[in-house]
Amino acid sequence: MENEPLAKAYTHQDVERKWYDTWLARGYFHADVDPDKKPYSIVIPPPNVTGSLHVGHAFNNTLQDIVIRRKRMQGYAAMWLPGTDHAGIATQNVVERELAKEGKTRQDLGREAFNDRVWEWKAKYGETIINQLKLIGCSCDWDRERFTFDEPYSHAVRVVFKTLYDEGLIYRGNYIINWCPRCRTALSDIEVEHEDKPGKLWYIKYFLKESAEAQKAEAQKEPKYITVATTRPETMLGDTAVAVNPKDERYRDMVGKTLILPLMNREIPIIADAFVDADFGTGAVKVTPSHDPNDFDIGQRHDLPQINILTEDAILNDKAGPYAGLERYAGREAVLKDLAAGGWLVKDEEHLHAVGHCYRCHTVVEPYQSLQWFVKMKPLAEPAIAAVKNGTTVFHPKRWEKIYYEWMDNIRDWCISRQLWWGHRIPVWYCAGCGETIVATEDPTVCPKCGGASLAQDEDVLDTWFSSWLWPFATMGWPEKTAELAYFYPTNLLSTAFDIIFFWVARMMMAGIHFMGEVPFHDVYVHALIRDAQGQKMSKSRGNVIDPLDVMAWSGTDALRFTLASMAIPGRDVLMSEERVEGNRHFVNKLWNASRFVLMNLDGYDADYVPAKADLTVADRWILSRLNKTIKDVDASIEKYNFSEACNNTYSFVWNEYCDWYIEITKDRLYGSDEKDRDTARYVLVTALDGILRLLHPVMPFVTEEIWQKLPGAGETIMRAEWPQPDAKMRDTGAEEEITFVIELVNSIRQAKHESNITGKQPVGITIFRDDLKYDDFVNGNMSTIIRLSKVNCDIGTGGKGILIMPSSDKAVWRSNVEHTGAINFVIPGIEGFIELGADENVDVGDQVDRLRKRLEGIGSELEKLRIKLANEQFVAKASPVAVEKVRTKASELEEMETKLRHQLQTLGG
RNA sequence: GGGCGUUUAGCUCAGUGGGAGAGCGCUUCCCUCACACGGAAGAAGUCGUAGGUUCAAAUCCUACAACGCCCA
Repeated sequence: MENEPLAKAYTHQDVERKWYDTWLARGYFHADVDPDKKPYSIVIPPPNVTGSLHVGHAFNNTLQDIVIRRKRMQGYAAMWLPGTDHAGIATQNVVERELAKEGKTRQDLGREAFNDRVWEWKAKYGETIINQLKLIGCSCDWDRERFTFDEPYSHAVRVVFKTLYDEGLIYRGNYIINWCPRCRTALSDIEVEHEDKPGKLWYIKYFLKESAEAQKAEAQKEPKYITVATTRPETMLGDTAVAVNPKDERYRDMVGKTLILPLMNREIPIIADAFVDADFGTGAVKVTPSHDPNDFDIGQRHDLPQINILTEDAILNDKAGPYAGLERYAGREAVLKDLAAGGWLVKDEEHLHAVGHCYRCHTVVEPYQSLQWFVKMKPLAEPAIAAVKNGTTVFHPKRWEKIYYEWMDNIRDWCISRQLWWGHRIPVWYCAGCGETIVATEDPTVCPKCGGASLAQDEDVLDTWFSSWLWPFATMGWPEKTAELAYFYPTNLLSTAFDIIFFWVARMMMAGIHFMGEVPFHDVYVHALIRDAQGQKMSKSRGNVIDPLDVMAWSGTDALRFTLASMAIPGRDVLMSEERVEGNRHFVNKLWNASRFVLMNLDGYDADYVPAKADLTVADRWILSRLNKTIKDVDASIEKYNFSEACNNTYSFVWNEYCDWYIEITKDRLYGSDEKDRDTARYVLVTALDGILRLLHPVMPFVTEEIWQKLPGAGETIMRAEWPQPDAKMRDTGAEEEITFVIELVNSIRQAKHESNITGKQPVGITIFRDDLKYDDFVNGNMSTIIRLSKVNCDIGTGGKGILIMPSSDKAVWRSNVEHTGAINFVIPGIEGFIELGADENVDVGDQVDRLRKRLEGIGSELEKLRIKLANEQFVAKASPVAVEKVRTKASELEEMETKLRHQLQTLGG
């Protein structure tokens, strides 16, 4: 085998590009409908086509890639469907900004030319995020890439619209919606983000009409009035009533009377409505049906007139009388000034209130009455709720189900029309001849009712989410009954951050069940939000954005992916810092170098050689046993989406067992003269490394492929190598006990040595006393390992036997023969050992006394706790026998060590 | 106002009923023939506060506090 030794350090740059291109070229990412395989499918949460990769994308897509790569290795037809959505508002904004630089508006271009322009933009920049997903190694089935605005997908959107319309689940109506005056479009409820803002609560007097008249008649009489409290005083211009709670004693006899609206001099009634909270403000509220959703409802109940006082740009219109033409906040100031001047303004209070902002441009939205299209949600929500209740779809972690129910139970109709140009045009036409409304999936040419040809299509487009909610099936060819749908639907997993549970997950559930008759996915993995090291949400305005591509440039993609995966703890926000990536970059390098070591020692390796079980050393059996345990744990962790646990397990196995101990242990054999033993060691080194690479491949695809390809007997790609299976036969408790002992012994020698300032070159003699005979085998069987790993030079008084081990009963005789002063003591359960120095050197007795005292102190306090437990009759009586036995064993071990240390202390005269 | 989450070593976080853990950082020693992106040894925590349940609580229950998020 001519293994080109690996470079001294891993350099990711060349490797990543090379392998991704190879994988792509060889079609490894593609999954076909294959009746001989079991399907496993994921649809990507389509990123916004205007987007570029942020750390949240990197995180979510790394996790999906881990899942899909593992399934692929397990032999499933693993299909991960990628794509982007057309992001109506965002994309339109981007292109409008571009136009603005040329001094143009979209109106200058006209609708058609503008949309052409957006398509041009998409062709130029729309692949940005897709290419970035490729950079982070995503093994998406790119042959199946979809875009929500593609022709077939758009057809599905129309079919859905028409179907829901025909079912009476889509309607058009004049209701209060959220209006973004900057985007000049309606928004759905969840596209509004509420922020608590300090504001004011203004108290305004509305005088009774009759008292105003009475005032004229009897000049001395006090005019009667009602004081209302409001956070948005300018909306009073559109008031059409004042409402009080019917149970409110204070206002009972005023209900039904008429008020004169200040500034506008309009007569408005006092009405009683149970919605009003008697405890808030004055208990009397002004009612503005056109500019507040609650007031709108009150208005409906009491048949109040609706007065819209704002233009689409949030400028007061001619219904605002003298204030017409003022911008909304200027209008507020003007209204307040006049109210104060006229004596209507009573007072103001500081008040914190939730102000709605557009989720795309952050402008304050206005509740605004207008004619829009809506989806009736209740009938769609019910089966979607049931599907989670009965476990057909499961959220991970489970507690998100509560959030889902909460929203679904209180669901409100969905405003789906948007006053934009970029998006699926609403498939509705109005006949100029007879006024007929035509809903169709294909553009009609004549009115089916009157035959007229003068048809005008609805000007508006659909909410982007109205196409996104079809993603799990529209991407697979629906409404056609395709083989893909039959095979890959329902998908297995949807992975997402919690912030789009409502936007997307819940709606996909509804659409999937309604149109496919089956849930769109069985598992919903809700991952945490990534914050910066200070716990702040990353945002451009805060300037704390970590760009994953920047990080990858220095750390390598695998280190970044491993970091992200190891942060994926269920149900918790995660803080990202570059230091953590740095640490994992070191891990990648460690893996690289361990592999380098193995490969460097494979001259003449026979890939077909499999040692007999009897040829395996205890260390071989140990590392294979540990590997087996790691496989079992890692597999289980990924299965339950605990990526962090999987990473930690692999990390510590690779570093703390394979590298720190197994590789070190094999060195004697690799450099030794026993060829068979050398081949066996090589076989186990390669076998364990192969297992490690396979386990790590889903998380660190590039470096694992690069190394794996160099292993003897490697196949075409690690991507299609079999995922490791735990094998109970590999479990070897005897080997684990023995090597655990060896490790403990080596550690205790190292410790004693270090604490006594003994160097590795200094000749010493080591004698060990034991009670149990098995330790003779443990020590003698691993002699060279123990000596080499403890880094001691055992030259003295052992007759070339290295470490002497003998029964404890021989200790007195041994001691009487040790002529020079003292020896350095070390103790582990079952063993007491001594390090002797050369005849011309003396142990510093004072130092040793201090050492022993310190150790005794530690053991004493630990032992004390155990003794208290054992002295407690209740504990012994009620605790499980296993627990009691565990404490007893531990206590007796500590006692044994304590006795030995005490004795040694005495010997030293301490 | 309703709900959820978090609070464990200097930092970031694992750990859900019986011996307080990891990574990073820190201290000391070492460029030993895979790796200084490394090796060896070590210091470091009243597990937010106060109660309760239990033989036993970081872990379960209650209250409170701080921080964060979602919804209204």
